[in-house]
Amino acid sequence: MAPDLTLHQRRRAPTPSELASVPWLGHLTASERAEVQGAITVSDALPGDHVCRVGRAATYWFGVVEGLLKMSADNEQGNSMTFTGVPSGGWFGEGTVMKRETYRYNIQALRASVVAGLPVHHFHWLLDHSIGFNRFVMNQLNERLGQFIAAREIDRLNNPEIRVARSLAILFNPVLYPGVGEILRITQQELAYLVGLSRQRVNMALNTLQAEQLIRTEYGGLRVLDLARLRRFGLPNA
DNA sequence: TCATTAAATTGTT
DNA sequence: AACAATTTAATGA
Repeated sequence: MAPDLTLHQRRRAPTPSELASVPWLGHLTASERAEVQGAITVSDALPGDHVCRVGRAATYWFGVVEGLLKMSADNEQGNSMTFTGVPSGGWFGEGTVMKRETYRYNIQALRASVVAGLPVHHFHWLLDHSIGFNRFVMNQLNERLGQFIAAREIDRLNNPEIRVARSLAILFNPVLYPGVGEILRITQQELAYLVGLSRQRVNMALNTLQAEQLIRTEYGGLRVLDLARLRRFGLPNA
């Protein structure tokens, strides 16, 4: 694993195309955008790099420009539990930033990624001044609530095909992760880390889902063919 | 641009 | 965990 380095030292200004991939900028008025756009920075994370750690004071609201992160926490036994992956277009940590608390999860890069950050101060400025931003955040919180409920179901299921299907359906969520689109860049090994299965089992599950015409496996990624059915895969009425 | 080689990823046992 | 097969990325003429 990477040494104890936060990425904050390596922050740089975003390129125009990186800035264009920030989903909430489109919800702001021109003057609101002018107020905060210059405060957005990005950093290049290598596999294993920490974006944030449990217990650190929240300094940024983070978003994935490109790549794949994993969100995890350490339990009492000392082993870490992975909750979810965060692919392109996903912004996270607003709950922590809103309450000005410390981060409750570890976020690490699963692969080389570009991570954007908006300073806490500017996040609060938008909450106080922008209706469009408030709508975006509310929508995001609402969508994530649905995700958590779905995640609780996944924990109860021990069928690997269903676990993989649900996890994929989450990663393909177009509201939370608008940068993903039809094709999710993820290797079968990375997906195995996220869902907590062996790569072999993930490989077999993916082939099952492909045979069902739900996804198509590609080299270094997956294409979703039917997101609605992928979400329902394994349910009695499906 | 193309051919060769190395590296990454996938399929299988 | 190991191995073979396949795909992509990198290199250099």
